[in-house]
Amino acid sequence: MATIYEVSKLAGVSLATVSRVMNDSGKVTPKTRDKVLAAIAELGYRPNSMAQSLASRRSNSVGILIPELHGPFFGVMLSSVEKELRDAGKRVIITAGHSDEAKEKDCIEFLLGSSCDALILHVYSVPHEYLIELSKGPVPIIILNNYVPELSDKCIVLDNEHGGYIATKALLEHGHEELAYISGPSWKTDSFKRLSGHKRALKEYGLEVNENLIAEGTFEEASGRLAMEHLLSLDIPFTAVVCANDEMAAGAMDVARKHGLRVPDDISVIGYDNVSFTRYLHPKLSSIGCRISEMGQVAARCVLKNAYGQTDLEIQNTFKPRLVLRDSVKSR
Amino acid sequence: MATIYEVSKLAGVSLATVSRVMNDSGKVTPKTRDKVLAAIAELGYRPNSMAQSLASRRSNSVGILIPELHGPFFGVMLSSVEKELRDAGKRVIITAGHSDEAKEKDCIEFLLGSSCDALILHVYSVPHEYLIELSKGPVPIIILNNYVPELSDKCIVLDNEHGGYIATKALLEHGHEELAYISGPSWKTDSFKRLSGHKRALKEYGLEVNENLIAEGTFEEASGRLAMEHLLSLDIPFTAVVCANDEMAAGAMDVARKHGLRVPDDISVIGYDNVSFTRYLHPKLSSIGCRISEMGQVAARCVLKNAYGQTDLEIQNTFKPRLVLRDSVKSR
DNA sequence: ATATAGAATGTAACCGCTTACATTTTTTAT
DNA sequence: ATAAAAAATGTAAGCGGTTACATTCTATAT
Repeated sequence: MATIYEVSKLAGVSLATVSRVMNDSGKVTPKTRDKVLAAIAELGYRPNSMAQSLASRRSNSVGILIPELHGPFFGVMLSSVEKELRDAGKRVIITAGHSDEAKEKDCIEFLLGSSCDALILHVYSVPHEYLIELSKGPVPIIILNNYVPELSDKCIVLDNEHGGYIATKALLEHGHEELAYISGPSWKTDSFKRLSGHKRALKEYGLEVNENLIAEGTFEEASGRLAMEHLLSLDIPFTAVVCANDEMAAGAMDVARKHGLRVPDDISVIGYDNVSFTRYLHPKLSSIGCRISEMGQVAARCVLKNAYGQTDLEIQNTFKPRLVLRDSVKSR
Repeated sequence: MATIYEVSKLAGVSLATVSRVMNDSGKVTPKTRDKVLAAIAELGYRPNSMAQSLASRRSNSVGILIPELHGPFFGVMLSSVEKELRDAGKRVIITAGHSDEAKEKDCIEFLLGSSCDALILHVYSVPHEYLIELSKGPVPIIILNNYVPELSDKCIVLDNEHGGYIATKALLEHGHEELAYISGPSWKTDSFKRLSGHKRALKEYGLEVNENLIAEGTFEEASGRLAMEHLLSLDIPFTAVVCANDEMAAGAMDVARKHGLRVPDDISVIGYDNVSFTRYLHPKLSSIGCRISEMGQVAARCVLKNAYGQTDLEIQNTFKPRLVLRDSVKSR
C-alpha cells in the first residue's frame, strides 16, 4: 500500500501539501492539486485511516449501543442512523446491550476503548447517575428513548404518555367504554408512561379506571396471550384492548379468536410501535407509530453537531407518536 | 488521558514492559507485572486504540455489509455476528448496501478505507469478478449467502435448492398434488434455486410442472398478494401454495382469505425463511428455517480464523435449511 | 568463584498521518 | 523596480503505541 510519502515524492511536493489536498484544508494552487491528485490516482493511494485517526485525534467512528440487533424496532432505528452517519463519512460501530446493566456498561467501556468520537446509547438498565457521569467525560453522548432530566438536551425521546393517550382515545372515539389494557413491565418507564396516558384518556372521558382490567405483560407475544387469557377469565365485560406493544397485541388477538371472539367485531385491539408485521396480521393491526426512523436520524444529526462541529442542524428532542388506524378497531 | 509513557514512569519500567503486560506477550516477572498493573489502575490508563492499530497494523475491527439493517432476516444474522466477534474483542463496523451495485461497491470501498482486518459481505448486486478481484487483496473476505465457485471456501451459503425441495415435499407428503408456487425475482440466485428444488420435488413425485401455476413476485408482501390474485384468477385448481419467502406468504394468505378460502382447510400455504413474525400470523405459518443465526456465527468464526489466526475453529460452509411445520399446512 | 545460557527488561526505530510554524513564492501597493 | 502583505508550500515535531534487537539480570553448571 502506497503511503502519503510516496505520493508526495511522485507529485514532487511535500507531505503537508498532499495532506492538504486530501482534506482540502488550507490553500493549494489548482496546478499542484492536480499534480497530487494525479499521483494519488497513479499509485492507487488510499490514506491509512489508523494513522489519520492517531494524528488527528479523531477516529471518525461513532459507537452505537442498542438493546438488540434483531427485532423489528431496533433495525429500523439503526438503519436511519447508519445512513445519516455514513453519508457524512463516519463509521458506525455497533454493540448490543441486551437490556442488562453489566452488559450495557461493558459495551460502553468497549466503545470508549474504541476511540469513538461520540456515542449513541439506547440503554434500559444502566442507572442515570452512570450516564450523568459519563456525560462529563470527553466523549459526547446521545441518549435514545430514555429521559434523564439532568441531560435533557442529550436525550431524544418519544412521548410515550401521549402515545398511550391517543391509543386509548382512538378507542373511546370509536364508542368503546369498557377497555382492558395489557401493559409492559411496570418497572420500565416506557410501560409506565403509556399506561399513564391510557388512564388520562379514560379520565378525560369521565370513565373509571378499573385496575382489574389492567394486565401486566413482558412485551413478548406469549405474555400477551397470557394476559388476554387472564382478562377473559375475569368475566368483566370489555369491548376493546389497548396493548403496550404490537407483539403482545398479536398474541392477544389470537387468544381472542381462540375464544370465539371476532376482531374487530366483538373486540377491538390496538397495539403500539407500529412495527412492520402489523400489516401482515389479520385483521391488520391498528397501532401507534413511533417515528423510529426519524428519531434515529435526529440522533445521528446530534452526533454530527456535537462531535463534528456541524452547526446548522436543528435538533428536535421530543417526538409525538401518531395513530395508525387499520382494521383491528371498529366502532361500537 | 494517561499515556503508556506515564504508566511506565509511574511503574518505574520501560514502555516495552508496559506494552508487554498489556498484551501479555513476552515474559514479565510477576513482580513487575503487578507494579505495572498498579500503575495502570492508579492512572485509570486505557490504551489508545488508534495508536495500537497504527503500530500493530491491525485495527481489530471487521466490516460488515448487509443489504438492509431492518427487516427480520438481517437483524438476526447481525446479532450473532456481533456477539461472536465482540466476545473476541473485535469491533463491528456495519454498512448497508441496499442491494444496489454502486452502493455495495461504495460500502466495500468505505470498509477497506476503514482499515478493517476482514470483511463479511452479504451482497446481491456486485459481480462475481469484483469479489474475486477483491479476494486477491490483503483483506480476507467472507461471502454470505452468495456462492462464488472460485471462492468456495470463503462462501457460507444456505442450500436454497434443498429448501425449496423440502418445502414442496412437505406439501406433497400431506397429500397435495396440485401446487402453485410464488417465486422471488427470477434473476436472484436464491429465488432460482428455491424454484429448482420445488420442481425437483414435483418430479420426484411424478407430477408435472405447470408453469402457469408459477407466479413471480418481488419478495415483498404486496407482490405476494398480486401473485395470489393472479393464481386464483387462472381457474386452475390447486390446493396448496409454496411461497419463496414469508412476507409473500403472508400476503397470499390474506388474499386467499378475502376470496373466501380458508387456510389451511381449503388451501395450504408454506413460506420460507421462518422469520419471527410467522408465529404471529393466523394461522401460524409453516416455513423453512434458515439457521440464520448459525450462519452468522460461522461467518464470525471464519473471520477469527482467517484474519486473527485463531485455529481450532471448524468451519461449515453449507447449511441445510429445515422444515418448520405450523398451522398453515393441512393434509388433504 | 566464574563462565554461560536463558530470562527479563530496556532502547529506539518505526507505523503513516496532521499541523503549527518557518520559509519561499506570488501578488499588490507604492 | 521595490517593499510589504498575502498566499502557497515546506519542515519537522508529534500522535501513542509495538517490536526487533541490544542489554542487563538470574540461575545453573563447572
